[in-house]
Amino acid sequence: MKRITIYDVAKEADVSLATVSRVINDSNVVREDTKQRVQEAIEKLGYKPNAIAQGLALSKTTTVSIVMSEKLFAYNGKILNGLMDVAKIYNYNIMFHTTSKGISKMQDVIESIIKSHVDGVILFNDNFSEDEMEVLQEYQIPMVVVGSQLAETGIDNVGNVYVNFEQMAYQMVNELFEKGITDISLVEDKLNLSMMAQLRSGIEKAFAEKGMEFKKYISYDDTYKSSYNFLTDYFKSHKPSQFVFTFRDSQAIALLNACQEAGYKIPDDCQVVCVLNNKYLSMTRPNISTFNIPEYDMGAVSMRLLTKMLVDDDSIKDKDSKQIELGYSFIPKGTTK
Amino acid sequence: MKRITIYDVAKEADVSLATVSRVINDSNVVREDTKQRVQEAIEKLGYKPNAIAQGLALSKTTTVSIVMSEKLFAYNGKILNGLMDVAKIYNYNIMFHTTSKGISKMQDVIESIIKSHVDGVILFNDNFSEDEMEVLQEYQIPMVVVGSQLAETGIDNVGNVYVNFEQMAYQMVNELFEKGITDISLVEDKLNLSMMAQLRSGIEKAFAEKGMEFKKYISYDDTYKSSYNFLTDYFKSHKPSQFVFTFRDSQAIALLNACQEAGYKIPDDCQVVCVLNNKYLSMTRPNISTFNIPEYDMGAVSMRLLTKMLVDDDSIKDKDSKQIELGYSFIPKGTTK
DNA sequence: TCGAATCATTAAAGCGTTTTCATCGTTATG
DNA sequence: CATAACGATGAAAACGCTTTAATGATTCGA
Repeated sequence: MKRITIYDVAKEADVSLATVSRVINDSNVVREDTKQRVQEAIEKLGYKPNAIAQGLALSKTTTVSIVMSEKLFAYNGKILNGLMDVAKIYNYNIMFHTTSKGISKMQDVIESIIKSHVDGVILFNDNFSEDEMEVLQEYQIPMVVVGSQLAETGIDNVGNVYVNFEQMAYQMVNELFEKGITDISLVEDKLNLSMMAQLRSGIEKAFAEKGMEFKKYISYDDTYKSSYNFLTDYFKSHKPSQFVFTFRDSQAIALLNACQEAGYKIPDDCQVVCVLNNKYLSMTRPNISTFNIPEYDMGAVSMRLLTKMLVDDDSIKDKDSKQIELGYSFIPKGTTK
Repeated sequence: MKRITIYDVAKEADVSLATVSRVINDSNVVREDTKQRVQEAIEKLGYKPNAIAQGLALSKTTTVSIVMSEKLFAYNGKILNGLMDVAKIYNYNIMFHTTSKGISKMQDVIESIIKSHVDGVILFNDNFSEDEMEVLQEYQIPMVVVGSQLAETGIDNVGNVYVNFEQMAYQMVNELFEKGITDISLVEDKLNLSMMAQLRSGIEKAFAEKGMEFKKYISYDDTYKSSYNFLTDYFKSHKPSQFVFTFRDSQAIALLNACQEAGYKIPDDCQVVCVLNNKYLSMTRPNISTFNIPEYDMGAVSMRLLTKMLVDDDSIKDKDSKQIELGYSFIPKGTTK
């Protein structure tokens, strides 16, 4: 089946292809009756503009790339929902790239982004190094980084939508200090390094202000099973901290299970909080305390910001207006008191 | 910054653009020394072919669409991993479409697929109706449906990669019969209707063969919370079934929690199995019995099949070779005996 | 009634590739 | 040595669209 082109429509409606193009693009210079005729032809033939040809003619593709680490897929679902919903509203298509240690080097992803001439890019935290982002900058591709706050860099014109994890940790630690709790631990998460860095920095800051040093940075393998095994072993010879920060659900649950099975009471012997919220935290006994992080909004705001950058919206001309901090709130449940 | 085109390279290397094109596409008709010269020019200028222009010239885009329901993100992560890995191997880009009741009608997704001239489409089960698939067929777009087995349809030339859920249920129910268990329930999952249908059909078949009728098809709202609330209430006046099939983790965990809190012992008073496996099933006490479904492989095999369809590979000329059934196995854990 | 001004439409160039066909320079052949 | 055959390269058309500049048709005022 030959695909219907603009020529076919032009012939059918007995006008030139320029006129058809104007009708498609809703130009108002075309007379009402010819517009009618053209639209009927389009309808009759079932014509659908070829986005590739449009892309070539306009040098824009109404497509944006999303770059996400393969491992984080399960955790970023809501952010992605937000991104996709807003992308739909503004009629952008999505090119989806995943990064993973094994198969794809970053270089390939960047290469593919450049080749496919997408209009913009949404990056999840920890995907690209500063160098790699600079490459995209050279090609003038607007970028938004979603997740945690970017360090100050020479790179300009990058949007950033984030939650202030440093403040989150700082504030919570200070509240703990007021309750007389100083035996605090932080469980490392290798998947979210930059977010971790901010949490840690917040904790350290609070400790430093009290003239103490924070040292309980716990690190073990990244899966539930190995975390659980490690902790089960650990609690044979150690007592849990009074308060533990974890990042992801599986770390919190591993701690909960290992701790309880070692005979410790939660939250009496050990309080636990899990930074990233999801439904599984309500399925444990007790339910795990967490933070309400506006994940969907992070996605939606990021995409909206990008669409603004793509049309050079005045409201985001200066650097600050491209840095958007979103709020969070603590959700106390059964693992804290 | 003006983007480097094939003309710039041609000028730099002092050849025609035809020659440059030949070098890019690894044609072997070009002399070794000119090839060298061209490659140096490419390197020097940092030339990257414009995939859009290539798409137009070749009428192919090396891009395939993936269509997934927004709600199923969290559950299809591994399938997606498989898809992406294989796509990378064969150098295909991914256009990502999500379907959701609210914002996007299927019609828009289909429209966008047609407009963007992707080479092929991967559909997750339950995304498109037969009618909608037929539209894509008209445009000769190769399709693979991943998930459960497609009903026999008039639609030809559609790949299908699936697990035989009907057999899975049928077999398990027969084993239960042998142990004398006939009080069996199935919890509905509104997100995976076609898979559910197959499970149900398997159970019904087993019952029918024993001259019984299967009636315990339990349906309640879809979130963990509402499931849990419903069941908690339910168990105030009812006993649990001897054996319950659930589909997703949250349903199984809701049952587990509600059942145990109502004073019933698992697996003694009620056995539970959850069809879709994931790590959360190992975080409960007891761990939840499940099936090993090769999710990653389902993705990888689907994409591989599609790549074969895209090059008209001989090995998949007939309809049967495009129907690929993957195996599964039962993983007994603490909720069955 | 004529020319100017306005409005609608078309012709054609351009977007960056690939590819067919023609051309030109070499080498092999009788 | 003349010519056929071949190998490497270039010119130009094609892919399907947008848009500028030119043209044609219409209206209006004097």
